[in-house]
Amino acid sequence: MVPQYSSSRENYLKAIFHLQEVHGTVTTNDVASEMQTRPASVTDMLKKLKAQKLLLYEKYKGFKLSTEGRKVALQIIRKHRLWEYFLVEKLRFGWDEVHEIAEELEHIGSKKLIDRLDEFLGFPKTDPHGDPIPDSQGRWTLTRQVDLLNLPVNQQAEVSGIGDQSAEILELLNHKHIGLGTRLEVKKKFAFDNSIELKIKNQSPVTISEHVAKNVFVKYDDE
Amino acid sequence: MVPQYSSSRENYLKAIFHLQEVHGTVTTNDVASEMQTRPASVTDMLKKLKAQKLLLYEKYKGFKLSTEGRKVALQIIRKHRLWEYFLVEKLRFGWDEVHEIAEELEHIGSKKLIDRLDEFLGFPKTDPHGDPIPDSQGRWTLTRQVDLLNLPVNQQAEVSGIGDQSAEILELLNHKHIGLGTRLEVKKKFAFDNSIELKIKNQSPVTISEHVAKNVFVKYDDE
DNA sequence: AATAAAATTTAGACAAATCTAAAAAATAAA
DNA sequence: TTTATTTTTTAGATTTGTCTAAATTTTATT
Repeated sequence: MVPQYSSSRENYLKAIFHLQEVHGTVTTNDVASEMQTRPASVTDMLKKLKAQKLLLYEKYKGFKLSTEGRKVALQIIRKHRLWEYFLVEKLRFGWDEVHEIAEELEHIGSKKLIDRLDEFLGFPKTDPHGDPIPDSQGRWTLTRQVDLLNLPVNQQAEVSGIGDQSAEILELLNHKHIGLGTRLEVKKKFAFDNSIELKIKNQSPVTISEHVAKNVFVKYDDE
Repeated sequence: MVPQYSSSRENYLKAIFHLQEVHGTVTTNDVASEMQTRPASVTDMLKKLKAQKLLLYEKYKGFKLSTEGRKVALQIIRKHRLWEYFLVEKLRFGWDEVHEIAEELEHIGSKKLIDRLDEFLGFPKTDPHGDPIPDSQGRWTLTRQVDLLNLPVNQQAEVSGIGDQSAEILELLNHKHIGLGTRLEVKKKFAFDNSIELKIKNQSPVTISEHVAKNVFVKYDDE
């Protein structure tokens, strides 16, 4: 039997993992604000996670996930993102509605369930927000997939999909030499109309509208 | 916002509903043994459910679900059975493996989720064990669907589906005048080889093997 | 009807997760 | 390097759900 942790503990592991990734370092206050709780409650939980060897922690000296803690956190993230994918792709939810529901679903225990779900969904690499989905070993591809509106400026990326399949958009993209596999980066984003200026190697810059940008998906390596 | 009840409370409501249906009446001890807990714990919970107006309860005098309690119980059952159906039909789980996982999934809150799931599954009327699935209003069809091995003796039923779609089984059934819509009842079950003797109106009795019986699904009205 | 047996409830305790208020330690500022 | 400020931790409560052991009520049996 695989060890089971409470939903609350899992949520702490996930939050700590996330802060670790983003800031490199984590503090009691960070965790408290991320989890909408009090620092005192965080300290209480840190002690419990340490007792379970999920966390390396010396009081007043900071803390970080143990190897085991990291592994657990990745499994929670895997479950969260697979369920989000399911909700969007199979149950027709919007990107914005799925987070809360996935927060609940991610705590369902069965490993077999999640591996079967993964298979049922066709082993997706990224969730509906473009965040990578760890595989059943907790490894993940560093590739992120997003639409052009969400591609960070100056980030090299490769076109991996077109949302709208109409002949019109394909003609437009073709004319601007943008197709599957094209490598490009965003040079400028104009707040006025959300239009975007792109640079493709050996070409002069091109501008595309928000409407087009929304329908061009690209992938790029995270970090 | 829809009221939320804890998983534990929901489990009590479900157990009480179930015992009410089966025995007409429920006792503290019944609930304790159904839930694998102690009578004292049941009493504690009865008081909490009463305070929430989910239960009509006078101490030492017995108890039953209120209209609201019944409604909540039916929604839990709906969720449980829809998830079971999903696990079997979409994720290829066996009938026997799904109960435990569904016990967890049934406590996920979102009503929208469950209604979308229902739609995704094509509004199934019964779960993989043949038990009826309440609709989103908590109503259910009294029709149960089971294979012939599980049809009670002397219970009139109607053939509603064939599991194995091979030409061989269809030929055999055709020869015995059994097809979709045929009304029949089981007259005898032979423990020796699990073969079954059937009676179809205006025909002499016919016998079918366990293998065939397993692949013939029938529906009948419960109660 | 009195007593024995069974069912149910109460009293008091405990674990998990949280909180507030106060104390202790680390960091920043004078 | 003192003092002030911020961060973190402890102490002690609270809530939910559970438990054991003992008391109470109901039901069954002589």
